Amino acid sequence: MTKMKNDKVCQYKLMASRDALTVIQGKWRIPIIISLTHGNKRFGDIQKDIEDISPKMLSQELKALEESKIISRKLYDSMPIMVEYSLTPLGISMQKLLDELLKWGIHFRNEIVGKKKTLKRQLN
Amino acid sequence: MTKMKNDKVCQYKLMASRDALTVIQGKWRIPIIISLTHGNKRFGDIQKDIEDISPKMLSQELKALEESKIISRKLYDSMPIMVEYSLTPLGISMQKLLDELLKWGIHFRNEIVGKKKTLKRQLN
DNA sequence: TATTTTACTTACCAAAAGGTAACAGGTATA
DNA sequence: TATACCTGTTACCTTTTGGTAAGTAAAATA
Repeated sequence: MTKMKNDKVCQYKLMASRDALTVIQGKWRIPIIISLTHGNKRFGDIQKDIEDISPKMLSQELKALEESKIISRKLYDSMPIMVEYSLTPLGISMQKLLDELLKWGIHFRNEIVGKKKTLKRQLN
Repeated sequence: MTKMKNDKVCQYKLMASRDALTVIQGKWRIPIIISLTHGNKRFGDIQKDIEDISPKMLSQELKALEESKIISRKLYDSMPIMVEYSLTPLGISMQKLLDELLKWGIHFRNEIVGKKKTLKRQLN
């Protein structure tokens, strides 16, 4: 990498960002992953975390994330059916990325959305 | 933050991620920002970096990024008109986020897209 | 005068993403 | 038998996003 020309590096970065974006793309996937970083959850739990997601979108995006090997689905054969979703190692490997996304989101909000200086402390 | 309940933290994170996502959303914004981390560029330069972007999308997304205060546009009154785009401090503040995105994109490609172990070294 | 360069814009269309509302299927409880 | 719970599914529609192709404007160059 050190010996690559500037524009080669740029091309390489553009490729990597595309790979990441295709998996992350859309309104709901990041929120779903964030919800699951707070513990394994059931369908209804995730719905409660992300208040305005519809069951259609939730099940659709859960399937997509499962196909990308970022989450896994476990079915428990209990009385009312129970399904537990959790992050795979690949999902867990997104932690730093998510942290930076959140930090920047907060920074952006402080700079642009509002000039409130509250809640400026780091996450975790 | 330390004293917040787990689900309050989750709600706060979800809000922050939404703020970030609305700015970053779409196929082209991250690539444009990455292109500009490699130096200030003109319209045509960015087009050369991102080979398959159309002038319509490029100008549309540049405008959006300008409105979000992530890039700035400078018009030089030269012979054939010249416009230079650059990152604002807010744009520069995305560096760590972009780095993590790239790292994860490479990791994802190595794990899933292909099992190639080449090009595993860190960026920069 | 005609062509080139740079930086776009416009009109039109197609595809993808997302929203709404109703329904389904299996089990358990009243 | 009827109702509720849980995890979805389905049909239908609207909105957003992105693509294509052609055109524009202003100045410089041939």
